[in-house]
Amino acid sequence: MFVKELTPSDVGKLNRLVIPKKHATQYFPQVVAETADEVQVEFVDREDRPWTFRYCYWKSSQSYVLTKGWNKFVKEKRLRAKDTVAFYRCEESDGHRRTYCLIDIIRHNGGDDRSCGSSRSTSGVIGLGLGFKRKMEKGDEEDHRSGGFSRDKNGVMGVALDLSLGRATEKKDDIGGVVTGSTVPRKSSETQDKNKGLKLFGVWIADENDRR
Amino acid sequence: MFVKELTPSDVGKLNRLVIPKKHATQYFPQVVAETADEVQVEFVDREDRPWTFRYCYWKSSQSYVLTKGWNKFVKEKRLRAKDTVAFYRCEESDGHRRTYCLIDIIRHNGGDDRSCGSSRSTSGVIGLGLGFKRKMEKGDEEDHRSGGFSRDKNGVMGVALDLSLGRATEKKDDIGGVVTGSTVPRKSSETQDKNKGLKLFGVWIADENDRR
DNA sequence: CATCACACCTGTTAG
DNA sequence: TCTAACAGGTGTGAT
Repeated sequence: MFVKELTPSDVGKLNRLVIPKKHATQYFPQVVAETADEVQVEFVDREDRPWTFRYCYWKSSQSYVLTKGWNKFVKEKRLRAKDTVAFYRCEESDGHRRTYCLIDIIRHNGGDDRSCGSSRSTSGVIGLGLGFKRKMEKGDEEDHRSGGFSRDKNGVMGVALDLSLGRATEKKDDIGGVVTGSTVPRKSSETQDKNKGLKLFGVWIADENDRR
Repeated sequence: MFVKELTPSDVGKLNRLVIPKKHATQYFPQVVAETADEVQVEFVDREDRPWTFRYCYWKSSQSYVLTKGWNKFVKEKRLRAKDTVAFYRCEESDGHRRTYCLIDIIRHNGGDDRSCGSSRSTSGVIGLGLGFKRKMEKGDEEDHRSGGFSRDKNGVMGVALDLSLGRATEKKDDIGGVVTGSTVPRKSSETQDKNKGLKLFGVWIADENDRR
């Protein structure tokens, strides 16, 4: 769906993530003080851990925000400003058209980008989603019914693979589209090397802040 | 019943008084999201002025609070943090067993305890309730039916005298029990001087903050 | 449009 | 140690 580079406020004491209006209205459930005050959105992360957030519209600031649950996510993932969160919507490819939502993080280099050193200009961090492994064996804790999201996008997606591309620090931060799992239109690695600082999930995330 | 030393939040902009769970469950009406959301408790102060508070349980914070009406009480009594509120339940001694509830305040010294100067160590403020004068002559505004309070305690009490002892800053903040009016088990003054900073209502409350 | 009042929420901390 | 209680916050609706 989209990514957002986190601001200091997003990871600070405000306990909320501002969803850019453009993406909120496009991808998130409709909430403008209607249909009660309870809109919960559900995601799973790359480790299949469920994350539930309260999503609401603050008309005082005229902004769409993720509130309850967001702070725990920040803490547990040890997110800091300049890190990026990515929101994906994925569909099962077994004909049931069940949709689930993924949330992932792209950590920002702590100042310089030695670790990925292709070209200069660290701006334009590109996150390439890869390797979400949605486990389906266990009881699938209480049926994520697409997390309440709309389905105007036609992204169909495999169970075990999520491939998408997003640019964080520019206007075009929409993730290009979710592709089917079994038919991969682009090779997952080595082909996207357009010298723009491409990073693969599962590779560079094993930094000093990530204990796993 | 009990006393509570007010926190900055209790007298601040939150407009609520947190009732410690222990005392709420013991003395206050049962409110756990049942019987609607409207539980009113009624008190009179030492001047026989009626005070009505909304009492409710916030399940989000799992705390019992006095909300509506509390702010006015704080304002009019000019309460500040470290002041203490005392809640009493009293019964008429005319055989009718009618119960009414009293709320009183114990003002904290503004930093040092010059005004009471017995020993050092201002901690352990002792409040000795004395001299509530419940006027019964006038129509007794609309029959306080014990304010909706339970009666598991056996405090029987005279109309004109309330004698009780409570320690504010220690664990034992329950007021020891309401005693009958005509039989005073302890002398009201001069006998409790165990060098612990004992303060009598009606004596030290006439400090610089009390205009009356 | 301010301020108040209320019902949520969370980090801290004491037991 | 871990949990529950609560002190200190928030946004929202009412006024």
